[in-house]
Amino acid sequence: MPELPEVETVRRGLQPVMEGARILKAETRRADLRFHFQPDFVKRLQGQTVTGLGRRAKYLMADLASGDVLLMHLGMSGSFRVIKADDQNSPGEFHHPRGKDAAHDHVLFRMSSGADVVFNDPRRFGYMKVIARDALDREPLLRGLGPEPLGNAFDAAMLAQSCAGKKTSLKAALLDQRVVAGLGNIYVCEALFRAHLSPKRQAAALAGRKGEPTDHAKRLVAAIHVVLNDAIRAGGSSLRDHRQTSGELGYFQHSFRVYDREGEPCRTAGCGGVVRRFTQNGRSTFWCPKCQK
DNA sequence: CCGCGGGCCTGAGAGC
DNA sequence: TGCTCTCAGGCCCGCG
Repeated sequence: MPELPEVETVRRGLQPVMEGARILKAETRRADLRFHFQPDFVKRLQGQTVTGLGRRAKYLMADLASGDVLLMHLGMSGSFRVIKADDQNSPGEFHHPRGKDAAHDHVLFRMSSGADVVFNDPRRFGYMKVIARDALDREPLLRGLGPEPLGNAFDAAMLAQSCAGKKTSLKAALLDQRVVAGLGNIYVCEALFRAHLSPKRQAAALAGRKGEPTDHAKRLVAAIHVVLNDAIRAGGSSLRDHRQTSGELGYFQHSFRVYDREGEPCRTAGCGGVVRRFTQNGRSTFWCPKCQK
């Protein structure tokens, strides 16, 4: 599911049951997701109080009282469910859900708040890792991540600077987590549409002769802000996998202007164009060739 | 260093 | 019904 708005939605769903609560019991149901779990993974979690639940790019980060941080990434198909105490079928054991879906429940936490937190991930591109907080800045998974798109450090000047001289397309540049961290295929397409910029345009076009931000860069940053904030407000986008931790669907997919709308009319007032799809760097790009220049 | 294509996994949906 | 093919919200790696 997960781009920044979906991960942020998950964070907000988990926060009330995890923050300030203790992990009474942790369980992994297979040896690996994308990577093998660390040998001491469960041991470093069990008994720990979660002092805070944050997000960096598409990572969730649970701060533990021990000084460790639990890093969680949802990959392509990862999701969390919160199962309230009332719905647990046996107090000592983890909830056993029905259906084939249960085969992909890979990590479970019983929290002292009374809830079970269950991580499900059919494709297993997701992963979890426990690292010491004072080693965060050396963590290879996080090193090199660019600025948070909704943070203060991300503005037109910064975007222009990191795109200056880039031969690659705007689409590829925005998908590059070193340039800006948290966008994925949906929100890149949607932001480019809202900025009326072609996904084929060279990334270098965001910077002027001296590296100063062009109007394009300013438009793009504004569009990224708007689309991410709107999507977070809607609880993210539910296409296949994404649900809020409560099971409710996000509804930003109803606000897509180009993503997954191949052949449908452009939603720019008075444009009259048709949304097209093509492949860039192995991923589908959706855009309106008439109003994105 | 940079940009691209392949690979990692499973499941859903289309077409036959 | 069932087979085969394509595609999917991410990211790492190796190649040129």
